[in-house]
Amino acid sequence: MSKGSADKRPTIVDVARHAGVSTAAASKVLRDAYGVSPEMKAKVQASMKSLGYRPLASARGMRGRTHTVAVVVADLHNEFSSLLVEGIRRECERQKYRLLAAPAGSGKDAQDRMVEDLVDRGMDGIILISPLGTDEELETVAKNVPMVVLGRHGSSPDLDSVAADDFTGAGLVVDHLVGLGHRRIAYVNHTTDGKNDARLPEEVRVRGYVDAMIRHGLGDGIDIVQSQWSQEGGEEAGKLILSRPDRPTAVFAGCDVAAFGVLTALWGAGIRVPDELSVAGFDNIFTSSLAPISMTTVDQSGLDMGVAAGRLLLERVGGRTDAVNTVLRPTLVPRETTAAPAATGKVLNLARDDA
Amino acid sequence: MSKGSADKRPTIVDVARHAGVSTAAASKVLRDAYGVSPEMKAKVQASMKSLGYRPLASARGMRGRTHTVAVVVADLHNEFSSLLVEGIRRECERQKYRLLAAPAGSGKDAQDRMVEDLVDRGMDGIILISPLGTDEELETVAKNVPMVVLGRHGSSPDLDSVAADDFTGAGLVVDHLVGLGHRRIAYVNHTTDGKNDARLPEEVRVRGYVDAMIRHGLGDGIDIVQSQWSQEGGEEAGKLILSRPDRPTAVFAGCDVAAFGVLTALWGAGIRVPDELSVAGFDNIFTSSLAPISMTTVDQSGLDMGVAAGRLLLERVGGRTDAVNTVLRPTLVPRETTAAPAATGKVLNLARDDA
DNA sequence: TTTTTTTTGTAGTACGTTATACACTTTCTA
DNA sequence: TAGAAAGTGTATAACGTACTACAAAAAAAA
Repeated sequence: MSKGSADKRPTIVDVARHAGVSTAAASKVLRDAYGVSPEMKAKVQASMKSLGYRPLASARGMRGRTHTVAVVVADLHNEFSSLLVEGIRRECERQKYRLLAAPAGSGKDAQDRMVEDLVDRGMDGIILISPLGTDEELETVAKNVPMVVLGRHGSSPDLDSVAADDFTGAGLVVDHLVGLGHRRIAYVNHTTDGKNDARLPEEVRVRGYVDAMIRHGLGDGIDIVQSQWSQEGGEEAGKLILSRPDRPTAVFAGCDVAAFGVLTALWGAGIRVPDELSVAGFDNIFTSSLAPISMTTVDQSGLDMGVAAGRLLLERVGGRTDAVNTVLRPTLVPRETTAAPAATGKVLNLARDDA
Repeated sequence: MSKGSADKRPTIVDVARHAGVSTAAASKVLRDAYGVSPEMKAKVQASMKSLGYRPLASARGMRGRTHTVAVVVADLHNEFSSLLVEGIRRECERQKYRLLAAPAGSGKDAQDRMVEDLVDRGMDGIILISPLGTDEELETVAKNVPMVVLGRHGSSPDLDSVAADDFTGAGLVVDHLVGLGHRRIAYVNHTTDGKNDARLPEEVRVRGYVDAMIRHGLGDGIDIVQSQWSQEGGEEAGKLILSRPDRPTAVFAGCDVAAFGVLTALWGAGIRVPDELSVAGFDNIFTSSLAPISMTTVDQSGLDMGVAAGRLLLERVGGRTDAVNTVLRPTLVPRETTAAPAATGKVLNLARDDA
């Protein structure tokens, strides 16, 4: 109708015929493989352009590469995840690869199924964001397809990893709060039903918190609230903390979204932040920076992490076999939800200002 | 090594041999096609399970369907986009289809390339979120692959669409503000360099604003600020509005993220919201609901829109050929960034209000 | 020269699946 | 009870690309 595009998609055979060469030769040009003369290359490329040829990934996938990689992400709502995806995307684009984001939904089963489905769909490589499950399970998959895990610590011979130094990052927050004068600092942890190992960021962060508390001689004040790292989970944790007789002076949530939940609980109860209670998060998602929230948090530069993960994955697709584990340094972003604890109740502001 | 997974992936031929039937029969069972007896079906399915067979999408794609659809999204950071994606995902999951999100990056060229690449990768259908470009361009693609556009109005015979009634939605905000007593209401519009047609949501919304203003007899007060629907664009618009001598009493930004930008500008200038200036957005993204922001906005129920788009797409994949255009009713979500204009507060308000 | 190596190009098959065409049964219809 | 229709299973040709062999030609070494 319109032009001819509806007619029939040109194949590599059409290209070969048009250029007057064999399909094998055309394929070589397409793949930039060994054994083509400059003239032939020019001739074939001209034919490709003239016919508007585009290789069909499905067909390529049956014998070679699809030039496509995927990142499995549990929840696209998470702003931090989308930052990571953007970083990966940029690196892939630079290397002429396509990135597809695979929203798996929550739960280990859903994620496992997604990974299988991606392998079925011929992905050349897969990046996982904070995957659940054991190292063995991950390794089994990684033996069959190039794989990089993001946000999960540790290493396997067949698996690259990129993570922030969550241990240090959690320590930064505790240092900051202690520096402000806090001694009773509660931590909102992420707990799952499954048997999660020590490599998950939530596990590393809670260890960082515990370690820092002990380092400051506050081992007695260690106060871990088990919850979920979601808005709802944070809200529950906040309510729980408020309901206790021995209320801490600061709450450190291991994830910004959960910290928002804590804040929501505090606002709902009429508690003033940071006058009556300091709150800090972790991730530095965009919303944290908005003026009326302006939350103290830890930045892990998701964009850089994404780029690093993309690069590692494409290296592996290209043939690298030894494992690389990258750890990026997080930085503290002090804002306005943390301040010195109120010293004397109502007159609290006096105590704070000269701190 | 570990189990046999590294050995060789079982194919449909292996399944057929194991079950003692032909590959054609096994394929029929796999596709749930006509012409298989219950016993054969059970037998083949048992073999599939026993061998751990998984069909290879690349191979399927060469003759039939890949059971995969994609949604092209310019920017995953946009919370509203991820809501749409989640809706689509749920519907796809329900129908045993896989959804992949394709982050195209900004710009029309990037989006066009992504669509082509997705077709190359054998997607059974494609959903576009607020696509740029003309109707003709979209139709050309839609002739070759089932396609649904999300957030763009209008219709083509080969194209389904799902959109909120942006015209009514914009009117709801104006009604609300006028009901509060506002008469000078500025609108922050989204303008692009390209030749965009009237079907884009931004075009429809601005028309809705204009129409509602006229309807309320406020045609003289129509005040459209050209900007970009981003945090930065909103901030610039906010500063611009503040710099003007004849300041409006309310600002309506056509998108929540832009409204955040406006708010940021106001906060930065020490303007109190809504005491000195009311602000409203459009989209009702999650952040708008957070207590310290609590922004008046319009909800388009992105989840429902996503589900609807997913359903339409899969119907088309299934063979429907007549176009369906769905319009969902948006609702006003009044919150705390809008209030009656200050009547007697500051001295300056006197002069302004009776204007 | 002749032999060996390198370069350049081609034939032809494999990849895993779908789907068309057909043969053989069984069940309905008249 | 013949004939038609419906049900059940198989053989086999695509689908578009990659790649292993191998042949032919050109270049280098002897």
